[in-house]
Amino acid sequence: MPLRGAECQEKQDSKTRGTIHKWLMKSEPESRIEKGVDVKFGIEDLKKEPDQTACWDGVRNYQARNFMRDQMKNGQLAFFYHSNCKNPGIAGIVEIVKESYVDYTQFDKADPHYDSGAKKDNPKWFMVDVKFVRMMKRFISLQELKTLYQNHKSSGGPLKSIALFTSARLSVQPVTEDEFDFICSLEDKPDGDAC
DNA sequence: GCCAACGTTGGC
DNA sequence: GCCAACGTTGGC
Repeated sequence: MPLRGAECQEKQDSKTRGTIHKWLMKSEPESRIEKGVDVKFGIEDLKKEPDQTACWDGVRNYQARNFMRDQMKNGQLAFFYHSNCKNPGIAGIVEIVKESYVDYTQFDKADPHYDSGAKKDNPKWFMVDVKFVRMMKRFISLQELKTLYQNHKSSGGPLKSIALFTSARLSVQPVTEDEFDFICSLEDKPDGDAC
């Protein structure tokens, strides 16, 4: 059945506006002490939070902040990526459940991400809330994604310009619909099969 | 623990 | 506004 008017229009609009609907957000699942505080926060930690929801605080990069502040909307999905750990890769999927608001940790001297340059009447940093949706059916490792990325660069496949490698240091990054769908399709294949 | 890549800072 | 020095990220 064809899409009804409103649904169809919505899809058209989002395409022509170039709105980003999907994201990848990095977090560290292994303990690491930064200014005396353990910054560990893996997907298992998110699952243990009340309502399986947590604020995404501590982002201190302007590009990443701008994505969160200006483009993240309730209901959008993001890959939860495990970084700076023994086995980096995509662990699961989360949903944006609260849009941009002030990241209070910028004013907290005890917080590892305290920013002495941030003023209460003119905050610099913002965060969103994310809620656990599901684990990936299988962990999608960085190694697998990298092999695919390299293949797709020559073949023109869906991961040919994925930000995970073209903007490797961005901790909050956009994911295209094609990239998102392709990565989800990997879940049903044995590890390495798609390479 | 190393270090390449890259973002930020600050002198000029 | 350039760019060298410095700091951080994050894979390996």
